[in-house]
Amino acid sequence: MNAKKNPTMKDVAKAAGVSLGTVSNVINGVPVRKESREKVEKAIKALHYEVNAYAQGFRKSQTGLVALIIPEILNPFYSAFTDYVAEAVYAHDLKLLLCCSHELPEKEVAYLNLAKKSKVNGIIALTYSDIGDFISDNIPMVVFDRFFENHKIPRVGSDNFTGACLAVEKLLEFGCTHPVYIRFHSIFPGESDKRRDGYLYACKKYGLEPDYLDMVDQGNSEELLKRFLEDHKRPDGTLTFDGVFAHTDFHGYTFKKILERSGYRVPEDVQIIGFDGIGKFGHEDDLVISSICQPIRQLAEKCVESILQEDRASVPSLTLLPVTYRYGGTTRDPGKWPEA
Amino acid sequence: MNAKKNPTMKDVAKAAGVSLGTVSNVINGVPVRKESREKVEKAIKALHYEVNAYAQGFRKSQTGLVALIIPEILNPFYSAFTDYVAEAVYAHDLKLLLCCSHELPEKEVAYLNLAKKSKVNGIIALTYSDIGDFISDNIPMVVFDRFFENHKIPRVGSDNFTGACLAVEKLLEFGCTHPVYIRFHSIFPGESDKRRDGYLYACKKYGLEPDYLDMVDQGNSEELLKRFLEDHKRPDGTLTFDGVFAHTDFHGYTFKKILERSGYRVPEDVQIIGFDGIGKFGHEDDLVISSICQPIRQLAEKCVESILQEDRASVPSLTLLPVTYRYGGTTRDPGKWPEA
DNA sequence: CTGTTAGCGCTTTCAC
DNA sequence: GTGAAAGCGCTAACAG
Repeated sequence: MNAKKNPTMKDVAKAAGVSLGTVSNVINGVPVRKESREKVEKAIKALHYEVNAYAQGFRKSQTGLVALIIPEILNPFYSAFTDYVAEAVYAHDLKLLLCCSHELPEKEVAYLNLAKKSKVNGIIALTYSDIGDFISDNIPMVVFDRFFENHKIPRVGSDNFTGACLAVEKLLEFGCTHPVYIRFHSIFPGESDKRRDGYLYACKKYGLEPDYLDMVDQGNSEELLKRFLEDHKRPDGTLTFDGVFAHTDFHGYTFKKILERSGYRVPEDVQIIGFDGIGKFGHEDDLVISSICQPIRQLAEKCVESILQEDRASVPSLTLLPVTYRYGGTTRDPGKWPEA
Repeated sequence: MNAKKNPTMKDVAKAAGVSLGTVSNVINGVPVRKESREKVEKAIKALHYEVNAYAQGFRKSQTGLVALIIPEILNPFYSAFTDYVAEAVYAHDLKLLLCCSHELPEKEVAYLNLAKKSKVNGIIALTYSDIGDFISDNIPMVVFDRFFENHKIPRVGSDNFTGACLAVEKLLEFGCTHPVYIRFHSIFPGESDKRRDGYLYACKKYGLEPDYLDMVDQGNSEELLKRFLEDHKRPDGTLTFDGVFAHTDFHGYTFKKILERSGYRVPEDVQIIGFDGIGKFGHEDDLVISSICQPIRQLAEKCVESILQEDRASVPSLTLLPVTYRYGGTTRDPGKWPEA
């Protein structure tokens, strides 16, 4: 492609009239006589020399790469997470190897192996399949939400339990008397299961009758939500619930569409609170629905920090970050929503 | 960290009782006597050997890395593009180095240099600052939308001109008589400038009086849109326009909110067509507003293909992909919108 | 401080 | 086919 290859350290050494080691020292900031340094710097400039990061990494067996394994980044939650990881990784002078598994277990495994082969410094994984057997225990790793048996991999996530309680409390505060919970989830255990636990706990605490839809996600969620709606219609057409805590904003939004299509008004007839804090156009300040917002930036930063922690034994096995409620048009917040 | 280091090719050779070269040949699929191959394969399995991709890449001076330089991926358009690039890169057995510049010119330059140092196989750039001087001409590169003087870097983009015409035609078809165009753009020339040209061309063609807002983006778009609205109110409160072609879905959506806040109904009073094809939750089938959709997946694939093209001279200097109109609730499409 | 030297793990001649 | 040997570009001892 290019006729003359790039200059190497040797070329610089020759041009500067010093030894290889001296050039290396200059580049690595090891103290060097001022005179030598200047000669080397001049030669570097003259030759347009640039260290070969690859050779450097190879020698130090330190690639400076961080692999992020994530289902996909079309989903706004994932893309926000990825964006913040990219920022944190950059701040630490690392490079981000993006691995979108597109929910394919075999791709997740392939990426895990790729990460190993590529000698990455660490792996941040958001995965929803059974890859426990392919995890390498001698490369720093952190998982978001998921929990792997047989591995002591640190986990980072949001405080889902408290968030779920908060959702119920907010619905009650805004006038709901019968909040239900809808959920579609993967078959693998994860921190977000705590959202259901939180809902159940809050129901008990406030003397409510729990009522919820808890299904394994099989791509038929819309159908199931429609049926759930039918099952909760009274003979006169009114509903037996007046509030919805949705496992994710996406499900909340989907349910909102179904409700509206059936003639129910949101938030007049039914209020909805989701989970995640997804904004239109990725802008945090314009939520798709009212939501319990995950601190995505902080979550991403925690993951990166965790990877970087030299002393692996001192990394907390579980880090839970606090969530917050934010208005997004599907609740009757005083001040935001004109009371009837 | 890990007590015993990973086995090397040498270990495999010793265990299999063959030479280093033979092991290398087995791994690289070079014909080898069946007997030797089996011995080597057994040793590999026994030792759990895995090639060190880093050393391999170093030796071949071929990293298999593709750098994607993109402003950020909070924006759904960018995240979709990134997702599809990731997929294409994976399909070609390459690795994706994600570089989010967060609109910082210095970060773009830093990433460009990083890419060079890291000996990436290619660079895909979506950049909106003046990095022409830092471009390395001997590493395959492709830019999306942008145009760099002094460099013959292949460009990939959508057929913005035709798309703009299509937007105007659709607005007319759905009953508009006075479509305006709103635009906020960077100071650097790019393919998307053709959207304005297309609007102007369509106005001429259909005998319309062009009327548009064309501003450099300085983060005050909402303010300017409000003023634009005021300037187009008649004494009786009605508007002098009844259709909007927005430079992007984001601007179209922003304008929609402003219109609605001022008491105008979309699409009853004003119809809006944006550009990009942004969906809620990244799902293509639920657009935020009616839009001229860019073929994001195809664009991403074209970029990757372009990078991979061995014969750089045969890469088209400009590739324009066709766009399509899709309904997203802000137009009065027959069938979708109940005519009054 | 600086020059010398020995590799990192792998590919790739080159004789055998 | 296969083994031996020469590096890829760089870092990290090690003497001097």
